[in-house]
Amino acid sequence: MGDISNYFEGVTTVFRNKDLLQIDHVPDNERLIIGRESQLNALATGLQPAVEGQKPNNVLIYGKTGTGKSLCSKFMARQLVSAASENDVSVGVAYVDCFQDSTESQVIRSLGSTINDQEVTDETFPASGVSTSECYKRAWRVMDELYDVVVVVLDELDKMDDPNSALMNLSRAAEAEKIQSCKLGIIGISNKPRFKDRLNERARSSLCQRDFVFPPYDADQIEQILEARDGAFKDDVLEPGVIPRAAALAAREHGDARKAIDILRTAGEMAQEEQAETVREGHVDAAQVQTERDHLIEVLAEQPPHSRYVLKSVALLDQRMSDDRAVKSSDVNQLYRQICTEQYSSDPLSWRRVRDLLHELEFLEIIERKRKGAGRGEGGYMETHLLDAPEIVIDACDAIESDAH
DNA sequence: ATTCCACAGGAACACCCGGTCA
DNA sequence: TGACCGGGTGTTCCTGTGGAAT
Repeated sequence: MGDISNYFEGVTTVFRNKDLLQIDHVPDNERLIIGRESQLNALATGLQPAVEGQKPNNVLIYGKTGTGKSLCSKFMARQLVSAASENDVSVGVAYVDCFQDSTESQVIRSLGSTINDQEVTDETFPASGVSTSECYKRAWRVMDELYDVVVVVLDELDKMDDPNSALMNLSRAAEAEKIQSCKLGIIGISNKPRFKDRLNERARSSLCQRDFVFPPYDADQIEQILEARDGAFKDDVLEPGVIPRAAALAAREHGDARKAIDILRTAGEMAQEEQAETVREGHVDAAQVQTERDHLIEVLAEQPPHSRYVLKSVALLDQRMSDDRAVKSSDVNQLYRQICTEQYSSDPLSWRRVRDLLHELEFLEIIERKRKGAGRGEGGYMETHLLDAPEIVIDACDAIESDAH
């Protein structure tokens, strides 16, 4: 390790084109999208009018994480832009991740700034300082000025605080004469099939003109997906069992192709790090643990410190509980208060706030909760379960804490 | 079917920060 | 500059509720 050149010699042992394994990589050839022919056709039918400059249908897509919803939407939006440009129709696509931009205000600002061209329109979409309604007006002006058709992709729509208002404003833009010449189409993407229930009648009827489901991939399809991207690696670097192993691990959950790709990429990185000639099955298993940990760290790093203390309390309790006994949130609070003073020498937050943090951790899909009633005179409580192994959770919490200091 | 309780979670508010715009 | 604006953290006060025991 003393020799600087060693750092770079290692870089090319395993990978040829690692970009193919980035999760947001959108293939440019539809043959590389596995098992989604009917979904692609359905999307294309919905968007078809936009090619002629007409208003595309609004579409709602359901499907669990890693079933190709975003990939297919991005791919089809890209096809649409090029097909329309042959007819001299200018199509703008705005992809908004509602997990990151979870309020109506953030969504409209994000949407505005992606379709905007400030040099032409002289509009800006600052994160604060301007009211939401002013941002809508600016967005309408940008649309009319720059595009014949705009397609808004609202990914992770179920993660929005209040999807109704934004959906109403967007879907009714034309009827309310907010936009004159430009046509606006919405592609909504949701992880939860029950999402429709949260919508009011107007939002539902306008968004759900067409809706369809992306089913989970089976292990065979995930294998094909990984094989379709094996150009990321040099020839003969992947040992025979590697792709099936990664596919099996991902399929065990619920057919999450994103996870499979993550695992495969990480396995490659680990092989490379130890200067191995090939990627072995052992790398895949280690990569699975690593990706779980990385994901936790990434999510938790953005949470307030006390959220991590609360989570660590959950993990510690989960660890010391005998298998079938569930963790109660009041127990979590007790341990949390103890940890705060003993380990972090910081004042514990109110019980109410702790419940909010638990709610947030549930939203982030780190824990799962279920409400229970304990019986007459015993009150009700909330059962909390970790979604990952407690050791990994504790490790991730500690890693962030020691990283910060 | 009713009763009971501790806990769940909604509402309102206070405070701070970083930003815009006339 | 000072009036707005959105958003995050955190509090207090309060009403809603699951389900075993009655």
